[in-house]
Amino acid sequence: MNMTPLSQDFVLHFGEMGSRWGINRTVGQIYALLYVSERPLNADEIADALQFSRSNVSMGLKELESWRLTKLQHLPNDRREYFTAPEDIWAIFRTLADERRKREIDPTLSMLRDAILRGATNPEDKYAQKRMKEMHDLIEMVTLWFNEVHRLEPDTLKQLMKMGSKVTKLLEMKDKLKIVSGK
Amino acid sequence: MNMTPLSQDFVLHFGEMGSRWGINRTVGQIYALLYVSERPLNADEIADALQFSRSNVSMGLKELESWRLTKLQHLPNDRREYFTAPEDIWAIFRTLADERRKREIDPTLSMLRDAILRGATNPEDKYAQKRMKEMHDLIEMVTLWFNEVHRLEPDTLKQLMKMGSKVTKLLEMKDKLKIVSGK
DNA sequence: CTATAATTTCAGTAATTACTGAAAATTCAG
DNA sequence: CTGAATTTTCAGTAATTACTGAAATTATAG
Repeated sequence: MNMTPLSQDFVLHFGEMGSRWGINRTVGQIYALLYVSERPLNADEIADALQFSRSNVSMGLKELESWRLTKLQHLPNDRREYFTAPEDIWAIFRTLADERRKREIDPTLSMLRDAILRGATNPEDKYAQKRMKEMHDLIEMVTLWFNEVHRLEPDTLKQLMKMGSKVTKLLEMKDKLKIVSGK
Repeated sequence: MNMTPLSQDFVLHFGEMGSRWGINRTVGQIYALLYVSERPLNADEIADALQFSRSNVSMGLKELESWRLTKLQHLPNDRREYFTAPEDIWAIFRTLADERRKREIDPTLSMLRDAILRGATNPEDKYAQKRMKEMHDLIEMVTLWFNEVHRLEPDTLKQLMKMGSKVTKLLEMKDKLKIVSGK
C-alpha cells in the first residue's frame, strides 16, 4: 500500500511529535495512519505502508492498545485482525487525558501526599513540604476541574469556550444572583 | 551537599516522571531539586547533590532555561551563578503550558491547516482531510479555551472549580438571563 | 591587561531505547 | 485434531540519546 503525499506528511509529523511525548516514532506513525484511514487496516498493511518490520508493528499496536487508542475488528472471510482509530475525536481526547492522568498525575499526587505527611523536623524539610503542598494543590485543582469539563458534551464546551474570558463576568453575575435570591 | 531523604524521594520521582515526558532524567531531577530548595543553588552544588558531572548540570540548566523554568541570580561576593525555581506555582504552570503550546501544539495546528487547504481529489484524501479538520478544530478549541482560563487568577479559578459540573447549569442560566434582558 | 575562577562546548563513550528476523505460540478452517 | 495462517516474543543489533572529562571560552577581581 502506498500512502498519498497528504497522509504521508501527516504521518511523518505525528512520528516526530510522538517522540517529544513519551511515545516513540513508530507508535506515533501507526496511530496517525489509522487515524486518517477510512477503512480498517491489518498489521501487514501497516508494516507495508510505514516500512516497518512486522514485529515492530505488532509491538506498536500493543502499545496503542494499552493507551486504548485503537479498536480491533474482524472482516468476513479473513482471519487477520483489523485496526482502526476510534471515530469520535472528543472521545479520543478523553481517553488520552484519562490514560495520562492514570500514568503520570496519579502517581505524582500520591507521592506528594505521602511526602507531605511525613514528619519533618529540620527547616529544609519544612520548606520542601510547603512547596510540595503547593504543587499538590495545584495539580489536584487542575485535575478535578479537568475531570468536570471532561464530562461535558462537545456542544456545551464550544458554548463555554465562545464565552471565553467572559467566564469571569459570569462568575460575578452568579454571586449577585445568589444575593438576590437569598433576599 | 547531601539531600534529606524527603527531598531525595521527590527528586527521584521527578527524574522518572521527566523521562515519560520529553524531558530527560537529569533535567527532571535538577528542576525538582531547585523547586524544593529554599536558597538558590550554584551548578557545583547541584552536581554534588545529584552526583552528575559538572558539564551535565550545565547542559541541564540550559535546557531548563529554554523552558523558562529557572531564575538566575548572583550572591554578593560570589561570582558564581545561582539558580532557583520561580516561586509562584501558578506562574510555573502557565510558563510550562505556554512553552509546550509553542513547541508542540502550534506546529501541529499549522501542519493541519496546511494539509486541510491542499487540493484533494481522491476519496482517501477527502476522508483524511475530514479527519484532520476534526483534529484541528478540537485542538484549536481546547487551546483557545485554555488560553482564557490561563489568564484567570488562582482565586477565580478555585471558585470556578468548586462549582464543578454546575458550570453547565450556569450556562443554562446565562441563556435565560439573556432572554430576560433582551425583552 | 593578567591570572584565575566559572562556565560552556564537544568529541568520545556509556546507557538506553528502538527495531529486526527468526523462532515460538496462538488461532482457526477443514 | 492437523496444519497453515497469523500474531507474538525475544535475543541480538542498530540507532539514538545521555553523560563525561578535557579543552576552550568567557567573565571578573585585582
